[in-house]
Amino acid sequence: MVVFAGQGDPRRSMALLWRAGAPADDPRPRPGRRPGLSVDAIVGAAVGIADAQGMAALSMRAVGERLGTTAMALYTYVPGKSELLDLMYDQVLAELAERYPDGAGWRPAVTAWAEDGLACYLRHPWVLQVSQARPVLGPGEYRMLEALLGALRGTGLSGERLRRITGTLVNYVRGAAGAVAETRQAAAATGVSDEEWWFSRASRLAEVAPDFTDRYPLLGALEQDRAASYRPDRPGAPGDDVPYPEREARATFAAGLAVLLDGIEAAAAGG
Amino acid sequence: MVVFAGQGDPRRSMALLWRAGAPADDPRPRPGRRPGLSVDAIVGAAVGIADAQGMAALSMRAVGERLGTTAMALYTYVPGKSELLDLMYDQVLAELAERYPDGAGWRPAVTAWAEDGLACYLRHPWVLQVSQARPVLGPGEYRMLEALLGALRGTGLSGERLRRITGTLVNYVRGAAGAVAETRQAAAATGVSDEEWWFSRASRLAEVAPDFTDRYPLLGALEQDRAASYRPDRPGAPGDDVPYPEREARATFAAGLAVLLDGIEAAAAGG
DNA sequence: AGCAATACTTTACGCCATAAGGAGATAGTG
DNA sequence: CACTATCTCCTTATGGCGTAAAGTATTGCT
Repeated sequence: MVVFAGQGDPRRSMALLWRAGAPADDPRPRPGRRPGLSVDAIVGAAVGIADAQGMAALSMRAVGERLGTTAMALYTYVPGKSELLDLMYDQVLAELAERYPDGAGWRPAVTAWAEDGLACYLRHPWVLQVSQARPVLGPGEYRMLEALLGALRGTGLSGERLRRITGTLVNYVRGAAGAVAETRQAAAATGVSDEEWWFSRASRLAEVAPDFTDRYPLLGALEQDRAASYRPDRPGAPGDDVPYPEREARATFAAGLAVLLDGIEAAAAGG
Repeated sequence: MVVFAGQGDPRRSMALLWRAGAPADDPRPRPGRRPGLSVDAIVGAAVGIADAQGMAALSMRAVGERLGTTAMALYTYVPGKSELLDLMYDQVLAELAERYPDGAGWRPAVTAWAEDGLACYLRHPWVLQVSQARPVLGPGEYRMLEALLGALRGTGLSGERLRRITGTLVNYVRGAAGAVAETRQAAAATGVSDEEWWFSRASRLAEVAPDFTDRYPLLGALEQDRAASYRPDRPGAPGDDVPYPEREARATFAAGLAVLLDGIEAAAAGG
């Protein structure tokens, strides 16, 4: 099943994201029943559901239930589900560090930023679906960008070049996170371990497309090489707790990042 | 609104993707009413709806209606909506070229591959939501990968290094496409032109977060630089028909791709 | 003609987001 | 105290969704 985002009034949505005009700004006692919930509590409950049971299980009813109320009670705090998704996205990004010290140079700092971003996306894979649906422009997102700019300061880049490179890094981390998340989703969907699913892939393809290696010779060769290089029980190698397909995706992430950083280094040096 | 994919029996889904066991494989006359539809017709109608009205408008009822039948008629050809989404995704990727001639070198070939991929994602932006939800493993996806491997042949890379680099390029194009798609979505959601939306962003933020430049000094400086470099009516520059925010996102795509290709070139030369 | 297989329709169920309106709580004001 | 405005939260209802179940119509084989 697939979820996609409609959209509400962007003005209202932005005010919520930045918690502007919240009652806490003016805490004089006001008439009416005291609020039993809060935006933060709702967003927290929603993130909890999405993390634990996936986006498909996230309904206004479910969020209400988790908070001991009904779905309609949420509408006092949040205009609709679409805005709630924006808030969830932005709250998750706020988990990331505010700055990455570049005492050891910008390269480790940027690498740490990218790895934290990947880990965050993987803790909350549903985020990839929200963010690619439309821009959110909340404080969490800007915080993440600011942290990246801080890490990149050592490069001496500025202006257009810096803009392009930050954008590229953001794009790359998101794309790579999608690839890693897919390796998990595949297994989760079938109830089979990641590793089993991955290795049954080849036989599935052989059943259904017996001419695979004829149609895709280069891919076939590459796959053969991959299978040959697989060492299931390398003893105590770092990351052995991670199942193989994800280990592969993570290695790709790291390799691609290194290539990008090489390119950035050249750009920084070349003026 | 957000759409997300649940999942069906992967075996059935793969068979459909590869059109294995289709009645066309054994065209002997069989009892029963003649089929009035086909998988291809259904997928085509569904892609048409998603392209024109977005993922939110894609319902089994809508697809049936477009084909002059009911929603339930589709279930003869397709097990459910989830599998239909997989088929849509794979059909869209099949639009891409099968090979990219590298007569002028591998670099233009890979660049053409990446640009075609970006364009394809932008013709069908809903694809990004499907693909990041879970792996599909259809012929279209493999065809795209095979084309990339063909374009990369001139690098002389092989084995693990080649695997990592193809993965990185795929990740990058997908991530960048998400960023470009967002610039469009933002405008579409509000009914305002891309350009207007983009330039109202700053004032929106100022309303809602007056302390923006204090909280995000580096970002604020970068944004100021961007605004200063904006020349709305450069005469006849290539791509002037594209609205500004998208032009910016495309420029980021091109710059990031160039950095990646530099890195690949170094890897190819370095052995 | 009868049978079995296939395509398609109708109906119905249980979800979903959310509009509308009402009930209960809380404050300020006489 | 009552009165009223305001706010929270509930109940109910609407129109959509995916799809299960069961029925009908069409076709070819015997």
